[in-house]
Amino acid sequence: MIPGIVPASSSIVRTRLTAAKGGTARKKYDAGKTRANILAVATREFARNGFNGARIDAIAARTSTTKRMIYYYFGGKEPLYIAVLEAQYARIRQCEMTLGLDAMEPEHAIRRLAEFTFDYDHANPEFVRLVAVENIHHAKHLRKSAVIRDVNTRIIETLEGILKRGRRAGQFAANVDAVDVHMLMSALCFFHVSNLHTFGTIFRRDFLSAHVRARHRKLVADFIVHRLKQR
Amino acid sequence: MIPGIVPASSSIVRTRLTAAKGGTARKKYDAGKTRANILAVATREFARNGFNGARIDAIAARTSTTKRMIYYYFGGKEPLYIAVLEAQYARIRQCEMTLGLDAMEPEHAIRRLAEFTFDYDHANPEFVRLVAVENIHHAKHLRKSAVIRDVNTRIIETLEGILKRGRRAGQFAANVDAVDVHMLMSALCFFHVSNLHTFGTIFRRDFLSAHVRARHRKLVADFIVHRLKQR
Amino acid sequence: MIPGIVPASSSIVRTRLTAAKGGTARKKYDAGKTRANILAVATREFARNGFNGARIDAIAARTSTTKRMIYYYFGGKEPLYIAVLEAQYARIRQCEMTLGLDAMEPEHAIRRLAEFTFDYDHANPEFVRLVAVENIHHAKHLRKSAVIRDVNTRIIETLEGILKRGRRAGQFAANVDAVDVHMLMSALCFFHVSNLHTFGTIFRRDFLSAHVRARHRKLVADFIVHRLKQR
Amino acid sequence: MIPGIVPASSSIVRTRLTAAKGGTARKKYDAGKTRANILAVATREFARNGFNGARIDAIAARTSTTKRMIYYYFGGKEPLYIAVLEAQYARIRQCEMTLGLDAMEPEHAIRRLAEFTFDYDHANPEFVRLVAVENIHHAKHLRKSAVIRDVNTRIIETLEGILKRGRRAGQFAANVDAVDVHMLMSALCFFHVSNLHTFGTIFRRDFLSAHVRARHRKLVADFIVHRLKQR
DNA sequence: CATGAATGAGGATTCATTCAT
DNA sequence: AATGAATGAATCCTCATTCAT
Repeated sequence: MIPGIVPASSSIVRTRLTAAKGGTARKKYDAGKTRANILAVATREFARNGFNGARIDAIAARTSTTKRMIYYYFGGKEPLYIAVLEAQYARIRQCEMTLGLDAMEPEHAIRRLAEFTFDYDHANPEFVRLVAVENIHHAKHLRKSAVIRDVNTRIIETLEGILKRGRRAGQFAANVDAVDVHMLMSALCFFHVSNLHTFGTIFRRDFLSAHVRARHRKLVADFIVHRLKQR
Repeated sequence: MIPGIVPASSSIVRTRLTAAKGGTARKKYDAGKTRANILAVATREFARNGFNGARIDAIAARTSTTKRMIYYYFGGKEPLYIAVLEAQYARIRQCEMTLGLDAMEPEHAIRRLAEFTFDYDHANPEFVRLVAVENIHHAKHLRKSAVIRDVNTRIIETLEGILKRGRRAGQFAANVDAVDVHMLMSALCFFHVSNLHTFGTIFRRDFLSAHVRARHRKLVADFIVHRLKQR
Repeated sequence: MIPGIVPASSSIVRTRLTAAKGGTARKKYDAGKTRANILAVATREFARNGFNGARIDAIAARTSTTKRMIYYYFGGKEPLYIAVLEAQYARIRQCEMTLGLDAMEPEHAIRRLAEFTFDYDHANPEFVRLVAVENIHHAKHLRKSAVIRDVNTRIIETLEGILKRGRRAGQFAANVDAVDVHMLMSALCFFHVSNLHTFGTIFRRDFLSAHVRARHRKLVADFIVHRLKQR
Repeated sequence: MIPGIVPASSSIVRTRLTAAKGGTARKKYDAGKTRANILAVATREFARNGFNGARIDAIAARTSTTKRMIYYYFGGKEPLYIAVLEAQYARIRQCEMTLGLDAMEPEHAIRRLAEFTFDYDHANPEFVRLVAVENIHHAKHLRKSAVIRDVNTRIIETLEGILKRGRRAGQFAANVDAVDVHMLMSALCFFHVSNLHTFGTIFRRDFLSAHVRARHRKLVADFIVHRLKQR
């Protein structure tokens, strides 16, 4: 695993989410903990089996509580799934914010973001899979989320800032759009993880090897930078 | 629709698949036709809803025959799904073979293949979706099919031929791998279709517009060619 | 039980419904029989426990088939309940048609219909209860039935015929409406059965005693005839 | 709404029920008020959905307190339902007592009571529906309440008084029973409200129109009086 | 007096698959 | 070759009720 990158379903996240609440005393009832626990287990289940393949029973079994509490806190399978998606998007955007891109020299910032995206997708295949799952469903669940768009605007704003600075410095071409850049980055990083299984099976290539990965990581960063300099 | 590109579930394909069998006589029962009909309907259902979301009943209802026949011809849900996948892979590779890449000048051949891949993915979102579905399942079903691996070796062989000729002509760099090139092409074309829904929902961008598509098509082809010339 | 009146859920009805179909051979699969069996059992369950109180499991258990077949034939709890209601209304209207009211002298016809209604409600408390249940639900299920209105027009037409003949003969008053007459009859007969339990409990009166019943039966008929003659 | 007739769940009743308890001081918690609030909300819920269809959660949500309090004050769903029934019966009998029937001339008293019953049922469909609900359950819950029987004896006593005076004055026939008269009145008034929905749906008649109602109101009163005079 | 959290038992519904004709 | 009927095992979800604070 790439250092500094933590999978969303790890216990660290769970702790962080509930730390604010409790003191040091052990409580038998802890809403924050229960909720976070369900969310973490659900993330795994939905990522592994898709929306239809996921089983509420399976989630409940791996939880410290019961099936009933899933309905108590989330209201059903779909709302739970949407909550998982929201948490996933919130998390990657949150991580991006810690990179300090605004303070970096433009070309360096772009390269850093490309590398981060590559690393994040590799360290968090659950995120990649969940997005793939949601696309299978034509984003019909995502569309029901009130917050998903707000959460994602930040990265586009950050990118726009970098591009503006780069253009002012005469480094970047004028006709490049922030959403386009984000898309290209996502495409190259995402596919490497999302299509790992069919590609690996058909062409007998191990995408998980450090060697293949490092080569591709550089490729992606080079491509994006090259693209921005083009005119 | 891009000229020369035909969706897999169109009636033309169905006819082609059964043409070999029947003579001119009107038969009450036509096994080939029934089989092809089921396959076409199943392709749509699996592409739309994934493996778990697909319903045997739904497929049967849209078929000219009954549910029982699905079991008669294919043996079950999974074998049917594998048959769908096999047909899809066979079809794209078959189309690639008709491009006459071996006879083209290397750089032109690469550009042509990139454009074809882009066009094919856009004209056949069902193919893209089925591959995405299969990745959700860790290529579990694909691995059971010997046919698919065989079918896919051809494109790599073709690519290797082009690269060899290009290298010999001094046009292409030496250290470029055929599978890598295929992967890059796929990644850039595939994502545009596969992640259309989440991306569109979150960033309110219409990937289906002719304008966005044309721009991206050129970008992909340019990049691949550029990449091969790099040293 | 009043002679000539057969409860809807009796086996006679079931036999009648399926008799047309089978020959004499014993069939393992008999759709008509299975359907009728489910309907009969469901009638009892819904009449006894209301819509919400009725249990699909309980119905299935008393059936010769399984719970799954309820969904196969009826599609769910509500459609089954609607089918029960439809069958009940169809049956009472069908019985009324066999009375030969059109051939009777007007006053006699009215009296006969009043007595029949009284007897029918007493012999078929399930019908009365189902109608009461449906009113608890504001007729929201009944409203979904396409046939229920058609089925019930016949009795109003018959009543209109009787009233017309009576008016022509100078026996009946002019300003009396068929639906009103039907309503009055229903009210007096229905209540005696529908509110039997609260009334009986509160006032310790046994409405099922032959004595009480006979007195009330005459009362109803007298009232309706009296009402029609009023001017 | 008919003047002088107040729906049971109105705030006036609630106030009346709690007035006896509190002084003038503002209390943070008012047991009487909370109890009355729960009862009013429960009345609506049980009347609308029946016993099985009613949801404790739904009642709690519309209450100013929480679900736990329902158990605190009433002990459960059934006791709450019985309390609702008791309050309903207490209320109609209480209203009847304010009519001053004992002081009226016999025929006028009967007519007044018939009209009152008609008006009350129309102004309080919740009462009608709750009685219908209880009959669906074979008066199973009613039977557990000793209060209800006691409360209802008063109206029979009053009726007996009127009939006695009427008979003595030579106005009424000898062979008429007070419970019978009460039953006839109830039947004709009750059905008009209780079966409003099925009747309205099937015969497309609007029982709520002032015109239909007024006609039926007179009909009922006339009939009861006529019946008593008959010999 | 008041409350958010928790729960077990049950209840409607769905689905891939097989049987008898 | 074709079909309507039948099925068992899950699967999602709900509800009245109680616990710990």
